[in-house]
Amino acid sequence: MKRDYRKTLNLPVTEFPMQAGLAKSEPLRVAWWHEQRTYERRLERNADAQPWILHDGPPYANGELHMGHFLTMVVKDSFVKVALLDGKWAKFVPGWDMHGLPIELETLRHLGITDFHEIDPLELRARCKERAVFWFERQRDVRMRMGTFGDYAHSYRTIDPSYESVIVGTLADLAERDQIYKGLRATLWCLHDETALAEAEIEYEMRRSPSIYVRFPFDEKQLQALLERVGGPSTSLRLARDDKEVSILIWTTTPWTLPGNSGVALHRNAIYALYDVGDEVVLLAEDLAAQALRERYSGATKIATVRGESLEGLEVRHPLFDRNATIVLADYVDLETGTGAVHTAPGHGADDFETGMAYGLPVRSPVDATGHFTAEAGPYAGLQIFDANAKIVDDLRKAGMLLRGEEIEHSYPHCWRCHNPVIFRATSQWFISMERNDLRAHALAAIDAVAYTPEWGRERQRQMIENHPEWCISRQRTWGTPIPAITCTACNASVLDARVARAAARRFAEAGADVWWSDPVERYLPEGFACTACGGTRFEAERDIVDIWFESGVSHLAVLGRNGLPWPSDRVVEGSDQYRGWFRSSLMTAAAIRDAAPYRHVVKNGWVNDEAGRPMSKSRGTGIDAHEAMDRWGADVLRLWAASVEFVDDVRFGPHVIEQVARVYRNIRNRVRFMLGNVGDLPSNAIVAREALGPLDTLAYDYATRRFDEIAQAYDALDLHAAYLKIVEFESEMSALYFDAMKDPLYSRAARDPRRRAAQSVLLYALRGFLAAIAPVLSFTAEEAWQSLPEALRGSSSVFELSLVRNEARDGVSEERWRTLRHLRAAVSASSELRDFEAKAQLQLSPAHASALEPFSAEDLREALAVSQLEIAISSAFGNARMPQVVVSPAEGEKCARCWKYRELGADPEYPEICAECTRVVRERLSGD
RNA sequence: GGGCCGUUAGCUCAGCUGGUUAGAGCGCAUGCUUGAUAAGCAUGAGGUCCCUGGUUCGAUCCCAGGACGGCCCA
Repeated sequence: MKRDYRKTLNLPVTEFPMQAGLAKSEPLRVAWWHEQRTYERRLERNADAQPWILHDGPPYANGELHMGHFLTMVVKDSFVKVALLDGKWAKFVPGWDMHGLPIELETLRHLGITDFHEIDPLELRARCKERAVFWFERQRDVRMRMGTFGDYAHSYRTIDPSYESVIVGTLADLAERDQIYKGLRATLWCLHDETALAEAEIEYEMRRSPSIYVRFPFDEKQLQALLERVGGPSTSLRLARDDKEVSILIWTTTPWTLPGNSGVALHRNAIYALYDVGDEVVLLAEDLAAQALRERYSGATKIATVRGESLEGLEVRHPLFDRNATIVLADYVDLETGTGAVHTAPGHGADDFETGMAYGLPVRSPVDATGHFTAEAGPYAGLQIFDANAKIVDDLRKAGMLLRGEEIEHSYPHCWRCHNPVIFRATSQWFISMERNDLRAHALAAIDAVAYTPEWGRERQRQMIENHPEWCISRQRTWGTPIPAITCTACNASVLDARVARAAARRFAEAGADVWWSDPVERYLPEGFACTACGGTRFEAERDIVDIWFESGVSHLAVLGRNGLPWPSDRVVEGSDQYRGWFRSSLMTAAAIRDAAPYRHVVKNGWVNDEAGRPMSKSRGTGIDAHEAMDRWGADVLRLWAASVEFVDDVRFGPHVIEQVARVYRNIRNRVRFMLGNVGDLPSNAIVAREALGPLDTLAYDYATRRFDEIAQAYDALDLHAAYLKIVEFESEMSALYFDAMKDPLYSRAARDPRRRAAQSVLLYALRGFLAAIAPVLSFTAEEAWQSLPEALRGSSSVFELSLVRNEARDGVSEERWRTLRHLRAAVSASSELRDFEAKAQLQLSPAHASALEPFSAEDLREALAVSQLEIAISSAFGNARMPQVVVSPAEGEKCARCWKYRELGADPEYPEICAECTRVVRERLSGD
């Protein structure tokens, strides 16, 4: 009669399921963390430790969170949790950017309103707020669904009264330092709607425009200056002898902008040439001369060449007006079309404006809101600008300044609402000066103290600061924080006074910024306030709002340095677009007000592209929102993905990539399950300390410690991917060697057998250390596993009460032994058809091998290799191989029906099919129960 | 068009300061196991290290140019 000995074994038992069902279980875990106050409790426990602050750059609250958000948010969360597990007071305050044009436009679209002037500002603001709050709540919920920890009860939001107060208070600080001024700026303007437009509000359409080549002549004096730069006696002789008109040639498709001209831009490195074309001399880019001069090129004589940079600062005459234009340099000068000399009207182009600012050129914009020339345009006053094109071309021809006039069909910006062509028009705006108080220099100095990941980020940031134009912070819109500026009704002077701004900051803190639209302006004026220009005492509140980059750029002032949070933050983590965005705006406000960087370490994460490496796109079917991805794969699989890729670089995301990570996830999960299943019956008072373990268990213990330490070190280096590799290495190595070898002692020995208790103790140690190590990334799974451990073995309610295992010793000897055993295990499997306990192994050791394996007894090695018998032969004849050799032969004895090892059977007539050891265990079991 | 970055097995990635039979996990193929079982163990096949030149005794690693891709700007 065959007995079923399976029931007499200690097989793994655990509630922790093999199938994760993450999409269902994770939301419950989020609720549980919330109820348990898991994050808050760990913070309280760490309260006396040093604060460690990762400051959140606020996502923009419109639309669903996408995988780029997911990556950034999970990377941040992992860092916060690492700090938390290391015992630091890692308070994370999530934030949201909630003002701004995109929300305003979406709201207007929803309301079916085309002109925002048609709606009362307070009404529009109320609608915008509803919309922003809707997306805030949605994003917050999805962010919590990711398993992120943070003080969500005190999230910061740029629309909160306290935050608005900080924005305005910061304006007061800047006004006090004389950092802010009002000046002209070129903005996109729709003539039909009579409004400024944002970049997002234009569409490119084809349009027919004039295409004209225009002379900007050098007068006598200007010619002398030119010849000094071009140099060479032959040049001057040639020009003097011929006494021909010399001019620089420009090309434009917008003749109407010529009245606004202030300069001619050249490219620094381009070669420009003077050509004698018979009756005149023209200056233009050498590479473009043939196509610009056409038939006149063949007869032209090249007199001299010069690099663009040599001509910087020279002047030429305006072709129509009695004034000069300055020769400047600009990077954007196109060397494919035109003449390489670009007519520059700072009032009529974004580039032109920046160039104009850089060179201090006059900003002329003699065009009113409806697109008619003003008196400043002289003879063209009153004409509609596009109608004036023909007259201007005609005047150029009459003045002999037109080289050639044609028409072209080209792509031109149009208003997305009325589809009329738009123009650039200079309007009055508020600026933060980069030069006053040496702000640019201070900002550059501040980043020297900042660490960057990757390293080249500092250089990138430096360039962004160096190229930072004057920062235009005003917008003529409604959904934002007002700039508390006022206009004198007597002389029209515009004033941003620190005292007024402070009054606004106080008022907004209580009532929110809406009151700026409803309060009488007198409420904000200090006693006896009078216009510094004219002494007037009557004022009107201005209606400009502040750039949202400024709003998010003061988050460090709104969040840090209060409520126990230190200033500056220890780390910020954002996508690479933020070098120009939030990294920069935060730095600028901090440099202006604190003369220091607002962060110690800037970490950039890459872009999330699709599996082909192209940007994700809904229309291509590769776009997927974070919540959809979590419903499909679970947050933990996606969190593991975030660690499996090199998040600093651009990464790829898609079903195939995730399926691969999901398989790794299942491996990890099953190995955790194996550990859980085998430690369930271990009483806490039977846990064996490391010092009392045998050599094989000690090896596994130390091996685990090493891997845990490496994982912790990878986290220290912000290298989630390295941590991922070590996590995978640990679980797969432990499984292949230790788990596999321990199955026999764990299953077949008596439950209380010291050998089994020792193995269980190692598994418990490995499990605890492993769960702590993976918790920053696989937060849900780590917590789920922790909850599956018997209470007595936990000692804490949450996995986030644990500490990362670190080991300062970092001894290398056990590592070598591990490799040797792995090699032997593989050799046994490979060398014969005999499997596991069917085999008897003979180890052939050189004396060196033997001493390397010295701590192990033959029984230890038999156990490690999972064979039925093991013999050891030591001889210097085996010395050549790097690894010891193994010879496998059939095991002696018969297969024990219980433990499957080959043993002498039949000693006990009652249990003829099982070995003596098993007989003892079974008898003991029967008498015990 | 400019600035910055990237390009190693089907996929995700290691390869420290130039010299290794260029590695791992996943996938794939094959075998074993069926007492971790929608699991576990083992073996194996996969690579002109993007291309072209240069430096060097020697380059995946350094330099130059190019191709492809990304971000930001135009």
